[in-house]
Amino acid sequence: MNNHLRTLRAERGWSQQDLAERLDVSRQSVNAIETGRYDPSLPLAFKIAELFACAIEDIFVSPSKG
Amino acid sequence: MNNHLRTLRAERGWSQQDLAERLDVSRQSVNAIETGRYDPSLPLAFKIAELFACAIEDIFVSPSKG
DNA sequence: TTCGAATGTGAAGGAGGCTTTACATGGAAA
DNA sequence: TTTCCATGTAAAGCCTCCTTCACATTCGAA
Repeated sequence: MNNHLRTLRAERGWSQQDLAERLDVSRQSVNAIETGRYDPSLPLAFKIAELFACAIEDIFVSPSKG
Repeated sequence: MNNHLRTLRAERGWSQQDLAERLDVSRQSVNAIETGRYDPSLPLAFKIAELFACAIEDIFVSPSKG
């Protein structure tokens, strides 16, 4: 599933490590999500959306909408 | 994580089996999500939101918002 | 009462999310 | 060049998601 995490993070000038700490996950998890190696769990997706103050749908692109 | 899946399903008069078929998952998965035994994956959450034509946030309640 | 549909749950197994540890690369700065 | 930071990725392990098969309960209809 595609996502705009890297863009949002870069807009704020955060490193993957910075973001990981704000989300309370490992840097590797942030990296894996950004590089599309796997999708976050739903609770983590909520946390990400809340951190960036937007909807989950604004960050993650539904597979059906390519 | 709380959700309104059972309500949405009931509003449409669908059985868990009906919903499972529309989502292409097992009836047990629908039951487990409705009864709160586990949260759906993000892709499945998207599929559910699309089926009910609303946002993920309208169906699933963020842990941080009780 | 008997039947069938709907729901809840358990066990076991496969796939995926997330962790820690660890190593490699690239680029910017000293 | 050397150092340091940011990033990418691999391995092993644990937990969660989702499956199938199976069984129990409840309830309404026949």
